[in-house]
Amino acid sequence: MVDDHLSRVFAALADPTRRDMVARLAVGDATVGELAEPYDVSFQAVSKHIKVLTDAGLVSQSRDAQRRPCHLEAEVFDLMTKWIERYRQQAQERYERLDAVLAEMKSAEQPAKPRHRKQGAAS
Amino acid sequence: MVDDHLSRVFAALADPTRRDMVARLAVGDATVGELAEPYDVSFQAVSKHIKVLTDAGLVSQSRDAQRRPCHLEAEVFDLMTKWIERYRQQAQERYERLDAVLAEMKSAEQPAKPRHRKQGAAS
DNA sequence: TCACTATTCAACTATCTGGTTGACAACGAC
DNA sequence: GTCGTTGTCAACCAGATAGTTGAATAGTGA
Repeated sequence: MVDDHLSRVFAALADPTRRDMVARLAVGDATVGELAEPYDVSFQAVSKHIKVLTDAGLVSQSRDAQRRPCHLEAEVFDLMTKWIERYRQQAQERYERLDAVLAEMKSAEQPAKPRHRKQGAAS
Repeated sequence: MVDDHLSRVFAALADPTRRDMVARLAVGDATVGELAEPYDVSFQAVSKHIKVLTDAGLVSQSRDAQRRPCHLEAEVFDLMTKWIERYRQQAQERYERLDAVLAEMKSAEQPAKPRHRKQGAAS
């Protein structure tokens, strides 16, 4: 349903088993069988997890006889960190601005109780 | 089902509508009604999305009369970036190590004896 | 008190997800 | 060719999710 890249990446990493596999692949490439070993789920379930990761672009698979070694594609992480950083930073700046405004209000005078300040959002 | 924090955060951001809301909240706090406005889904659906975001710790809600202003909790982003950076870096280092090994192999195959072998690559 | 606004809760439905099992495709070895 | 290994595909099931509508709650204003 949700088919944009970023959604697929986040969704892929929302599963602890798949994050675990990513952690494993960060150490080095591995075949499906090697990845499946630590878990007591079926081989096919692991194969499905890998499909989710490859669909998200986080993992690529090559061919070695009947084996399909998996390789971590670390560049996709940049897509996420860029998105995250953008809004983290934006929120951070806003927080600092608000902080400054509050400090200014405080150092000014306090006429009455400043009801609620929730102005300024509205895009 | 999956109840660890990181999974909830990733899952929350796997939906483009919720990412959109986060983007909106990075600009400034907003009430549920203000957040709902751009979308043509029901008010209740938006309320549910906000619940997912608050459960993930990405958003907090306060009280202002009958309004429930939403506030972005940017610190949670750190949890993600830490996780991502860890494995991105690990993969990057491995890639560079592999690169070095390949370069060495290449220089070794040409002349009869260049002799200084490195340790076996990651495996 | 009543009406209004803002938001959540409860129940229901359709779709997605993660797991299962069984069949089968690709490949190397015999 | 046949066998064992490695992995995928298809069908199915249970539980979660995202949406719906209708009712309920909480606060404001008259």
